[in-house]
Amino acid sequence: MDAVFETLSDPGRRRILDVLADGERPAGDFTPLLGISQPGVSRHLRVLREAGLVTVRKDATRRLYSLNPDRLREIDRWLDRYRRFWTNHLDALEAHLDREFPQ
Amino acid sequence: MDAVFETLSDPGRRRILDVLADGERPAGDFTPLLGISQPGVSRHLRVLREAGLVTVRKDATRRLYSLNPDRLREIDRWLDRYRRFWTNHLDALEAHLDREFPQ
DNA sequence: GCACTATATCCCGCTGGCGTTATATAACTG
DNA sequence: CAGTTATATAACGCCAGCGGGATATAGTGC
Repeated sequence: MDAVFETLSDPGRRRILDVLADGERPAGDFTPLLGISQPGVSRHLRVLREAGLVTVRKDATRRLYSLNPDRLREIDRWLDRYRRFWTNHLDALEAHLDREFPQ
Repeated sequence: MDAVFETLSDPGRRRILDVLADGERPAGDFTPLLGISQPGVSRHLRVLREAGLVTVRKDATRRLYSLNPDRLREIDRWLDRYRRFWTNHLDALEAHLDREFPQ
């Protein structure tokens, strides 16, 4: 949980996640996106991996990265504590039930 | 937005927010909570203020801090992009419409 | 005005994170 | 197997952020 917030504190890593929201991508795609060196990108991907925010699979020489939504969902649950400040009580109930009885 | 994630990356600042979720508190309450020096706490409160996550009002010599949910709501909206990964499609549609046509 | 309390700011030392270049690893290709 | 591509790791410099102690500020009450 802690690691998730720390990981998201970097704008570049958030951009990577935004791209991955549309589907899996090879590591190389992120170098032009972030405008930093390839090792720099590789490092960000490592941080994202270690935080559990992404997963990787091999495809020949490439590494295809995918989003792992579980960790982001933790943030969603963390927000539950505050959500009552901007939703009405019915919405809050609905969110609660959603978590108690998924599907 | 960037500032919000950076601000939340510190565990101590998240603890402060958690406490403020239950209501306004004087700055002094956070020193025993975080177990760091008073100036250290004051600095964290400054960061939270500058990120717009909290507001302050004076009460004699004390400063009473309150949660400002607006910034946290931005995170909730940021999550919209990913929420489809853990909610059913109907919920996602609902969230989308909610943003397109508020109220 | 003076003591006292609560909080903020200043200044400094240290550590951790980010970026870079150079190098290693791994898989494909002829 | 030599060359090439894709990605990761290593080693290093730099700066931002955190923490602490000392000090400033502001408000209260006598």
